[in-house]
Amino acid sequence: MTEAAEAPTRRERMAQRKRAVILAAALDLFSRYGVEGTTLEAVAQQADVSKSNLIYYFPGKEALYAAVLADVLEGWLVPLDELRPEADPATAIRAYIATKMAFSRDNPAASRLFCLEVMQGAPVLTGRLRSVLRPTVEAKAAVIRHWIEAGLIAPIDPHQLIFSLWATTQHFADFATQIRALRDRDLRDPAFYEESVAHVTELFLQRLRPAGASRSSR
Amino acid sequence: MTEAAEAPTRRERMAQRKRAVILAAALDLFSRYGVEGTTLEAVAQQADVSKSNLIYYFPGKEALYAAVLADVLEGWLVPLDELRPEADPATAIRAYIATKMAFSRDNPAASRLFCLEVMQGAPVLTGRLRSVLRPTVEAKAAVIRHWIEAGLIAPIDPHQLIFSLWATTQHFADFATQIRALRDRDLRDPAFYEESVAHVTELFLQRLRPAGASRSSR
DNA sequence: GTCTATATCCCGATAGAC
DNA sequence: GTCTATCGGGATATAGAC
Repeated sequence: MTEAAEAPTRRERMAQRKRAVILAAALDLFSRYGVEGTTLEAVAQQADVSKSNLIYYFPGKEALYAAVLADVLEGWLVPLDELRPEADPATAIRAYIATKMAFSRDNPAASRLFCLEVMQGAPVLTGRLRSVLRPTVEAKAAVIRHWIEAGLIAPIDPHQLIFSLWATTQHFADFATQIRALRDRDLRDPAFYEESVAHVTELFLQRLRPAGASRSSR
Repeated sequence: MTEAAEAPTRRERMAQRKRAVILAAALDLFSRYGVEGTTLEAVAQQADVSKSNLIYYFPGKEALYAAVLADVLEGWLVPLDELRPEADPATAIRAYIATKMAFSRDNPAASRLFCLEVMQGAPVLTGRLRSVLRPTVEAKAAVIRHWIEAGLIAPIDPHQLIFSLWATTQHFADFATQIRALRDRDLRDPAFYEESVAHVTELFLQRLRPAGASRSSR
């Protein structure tokens, strides 16, 4: 017989790969047209499966959306790892901005879908925002507070700092269309990418420089 | 006969008022559920008119959406007026941030709908972004360049500065749900509003302080 | 200008053969 | 696991009376 008890890895790997293809298609379309603006037919077509087959893998549109969002949030959290208490603050902030800007460049659809979900009241994600994002943010706020108390950076509201970092870096993904309309450029242009990273970095390092330090950031 | 050639102002004023009520309802619902996620029935109900009557005023959903967006963009442009060449840069930046933050507080739905439209590729607004927003931004970039050349502020990329200002101020409207999930506060809380304005202002004034100036911003 | 009734279409989901 | 066929619901938009 073809199916034994041991390890159907071959078939399972195929299934996992198919799931990934479907999730990628769904992310792309959801982020561009919204969840309600996207039909399962379109997702199926872009993922190169039949609509019924799509529904076999994800039992309904809501389930598909939830699965996509779970993936998105996971990747969205990664950059925060850069803010470690033992690191040099300036280096850590630089690394954080670089990582987040790279995320905006490489995963604009993920950034947009996250923005969409939050803007609409985070119907699916509210729970996780409170249960996983909130504790993470509190931990990072503590790191920032520690840096302030050690005199390594100027006094600042840690939460406000985090919000501003998010805002400035994600803007390049979420408002890419507007930036293109105004400047005909986006982060995929290496020169514009470098210029943008440098700008955001400078903005925050100037603000965080402790009282006694000299002006230039490099 | 009841209809004469002179001035049916009474009836016209009623009609204008009704249009405004419909537009307000549409803005609220579109911004919360997306355009595709909003039914004309729901708009009609919230505006307290019948669905057929709604369609009488706006011939189709697309037309309604376009009308709402036109209103939104108009209000969205106003704060930029604060950046006048003859003004003191620090005062002008302060005023700009204050105006934009007040807009985020008082018109969060407008901010979100604008964000939604842009994120989805600005299908309706691209033309206007290029034809009206772009020239306005160029004019304001020239003002900033003028300030730099006069030695009134530190050197900075004018467009990047504008993008960062937009990003940080609009974040409070577009990501209000996230901020509430993390901090249980929003801009309608006066203390949080003041704290947020102060934070954003400080962030930019530190960056823009010319080389010779002292550190404190007030 | 405002209403009721309805035409028309499309989408999500199911049933069931293979 | 994958397919075809189809049901059932719901939303936009129109027709036409008042």
